[in-house]
Amino acid sequence: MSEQQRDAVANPAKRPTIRDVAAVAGVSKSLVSLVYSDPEKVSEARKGRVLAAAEELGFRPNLLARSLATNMSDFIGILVADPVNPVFAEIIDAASLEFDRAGRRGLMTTAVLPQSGTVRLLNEGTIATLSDLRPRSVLIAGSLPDVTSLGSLAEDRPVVVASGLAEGLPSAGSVRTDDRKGLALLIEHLTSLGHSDIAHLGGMTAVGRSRADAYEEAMTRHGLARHVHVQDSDFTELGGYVAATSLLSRENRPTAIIAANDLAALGVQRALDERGLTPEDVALTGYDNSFLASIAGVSLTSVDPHNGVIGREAARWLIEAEAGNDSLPHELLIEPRLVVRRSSGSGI
Amino acid sequence: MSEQQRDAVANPAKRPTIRDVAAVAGVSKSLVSLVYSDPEKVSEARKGRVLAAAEELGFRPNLLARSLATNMSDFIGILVADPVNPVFAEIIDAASLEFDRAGRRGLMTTAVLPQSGTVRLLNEGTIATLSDLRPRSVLIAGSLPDVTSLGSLAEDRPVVVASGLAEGLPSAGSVRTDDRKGLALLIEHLTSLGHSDIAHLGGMTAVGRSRADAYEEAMTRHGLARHVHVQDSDFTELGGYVAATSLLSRENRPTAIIAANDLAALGVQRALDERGLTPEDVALTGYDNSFLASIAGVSLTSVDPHNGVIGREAARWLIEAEAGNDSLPHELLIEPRLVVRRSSGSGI
DNA sequence: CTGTTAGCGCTTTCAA
DNA sequence: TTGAAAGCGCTAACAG
Repeated sequence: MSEQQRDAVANPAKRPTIRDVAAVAGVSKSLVSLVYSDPEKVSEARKGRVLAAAEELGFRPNLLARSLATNMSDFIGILVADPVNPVFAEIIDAASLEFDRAGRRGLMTTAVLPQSGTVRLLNEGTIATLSDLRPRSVLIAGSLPDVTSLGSLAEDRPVVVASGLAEGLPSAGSVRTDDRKGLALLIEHLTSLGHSDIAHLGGMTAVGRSRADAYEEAMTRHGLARHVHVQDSDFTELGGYVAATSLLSRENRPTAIIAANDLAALGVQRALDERGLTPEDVALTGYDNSFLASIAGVSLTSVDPHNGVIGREAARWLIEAEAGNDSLPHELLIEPRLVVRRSSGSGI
Repeated sequence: MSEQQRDAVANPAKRPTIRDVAAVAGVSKSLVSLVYSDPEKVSEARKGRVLAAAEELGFRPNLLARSLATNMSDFIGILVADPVNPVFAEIIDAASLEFDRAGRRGLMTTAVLPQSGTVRLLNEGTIATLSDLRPRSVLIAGSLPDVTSLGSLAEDRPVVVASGLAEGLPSAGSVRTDDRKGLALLIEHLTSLGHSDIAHLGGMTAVGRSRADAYEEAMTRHGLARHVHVQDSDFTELGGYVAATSLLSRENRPTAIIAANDLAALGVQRALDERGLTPEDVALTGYDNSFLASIAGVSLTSVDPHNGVIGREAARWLIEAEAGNDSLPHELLIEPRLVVRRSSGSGI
């Protein structure tokens, strides 16, 4: 009786290994390994026997052992910048669906320490753990506060940022909305409603700056350069509320406010509400077209970045890049569309 | 020149191992291992030297190797039942904070296949991957559609369900809101406003049934047994909308509707809105007190389950259980409080 | 505390 | 295709 067999008898509950499968299928251990790592190279007949034996024993390859041997796991690491922002849930959902279609798996973690307040802190512990597990590639949803401390996670593997800028990650790709087109749509919409005193609220993050620049550009193109006003705000409800409070206490308050995203727009809406201001007094728009915008009591005019498309394209890009095909553009801009609702006072 | 040294010279970029650290610190490989697995047993002096050497070399233990050897990883697996429901984000946030405090790390995945529609399908692939990585314990946020196919993930390790029932998981704990107290608060509130024809919307999930039962009980206690009406609905906005549409087309529509959660309440609100019905016509309440409820244009009266407490307690329980202390109750019920807002027409 | 030995389950290489 | 052998980086057990 071999060591092997004795063990199997003594400990029948133990998870089967390739050795057990090889024994049952009557093939070599190497062949079983091959079946799982490079099935093309094995004849159908033998493959069938191996798979049957595996099925019979309830064998599943040990990911940990495989990862240790190859120095690489086969899942996709997902970093979420802000779990509270529903936009990222939409993007991750779309990406996950695409991963699933490709037979790939994603494991996620929050990139930012919860409740770290206005100064968002990278959740370095979790990121290190994810990194130690050596994911084959990494999807980042949103912009990270400090990309440099991603450390080894961003090295030696494909990285794609969905709905954020790939600043500081030279080899990373980025799939995002075309802010210039988005802001152009907003300015066109608002000017067509007669607005000229249009303020922008945002500018405090990388994406915020991009949108603020696009706002300024569009305003200038419409001959409204002297009305340009950017009020500092982050992308949170509270940030929007604070910024709006300050903006609305100015002598000449704007007749329209463009918030850099839906969450901030919600904060603006609260500030307007508190002052009894309606869309007829101050038009308001957001950006993201998250489900928040479509809530009956919110009814927020918003730019739809096509979050599903962004998530899907980011996922596809990652899968392509894993296959070694990195002849892709560094940045993929998705053309947005405008969704008009009551908040802009257009009477719809 | 040893194999070891030759290798270090030939490949300086290679990640250092405990052997390298041991060499630099002038101690044995075993000691280095001990420093990371059971630091208590090592004298301060030697520990200091090992840690200094590790720092100098930039050494971090290889999680994969450790996991293979111990047949167990040291992270906590997190399963999210519904990533779109903001309640779970709040719970996970609180739990993550607690994990972080304890020096533990969590890795997350969506338990349910995105866009699988009304029949929610368990995302078995990702769950299997998580399971293969052998997390030390598992936190489940929300109720899973089919717990049986969790397979080995739920075996041989502590499992705690946060904000959901541990049905089908005999050895799992559960931290959730006390539905009976929550519904009692709601019925008291609504009856004190003069309502008696109060309908309940939910009952299609495990938690839904629990709340429906609690509703019936509270109604009966208030002598309103003949007004009991449960309209089937799931926990989504669309589900709430559909259920409300059907409910409002009845001959005698109720004067108050209790939705089983905030998301469904949002759907009810949309249906009411479409019919021009105000809180004075039909009072509406939710359950979760998610940030959705506090949005100015929503202003939903809701039961606050203390999501932060639920997440925190679930995390603590898990950490306790990992330490072998499982002399804990099978279910921990958190006492909720009522947050009154405009939707119940109480004039606030 | 040290040092040695064995082993976790898989991949990889190589000669047969 | 096979079988053997070495190795991934760590843990675990044990004699010193």
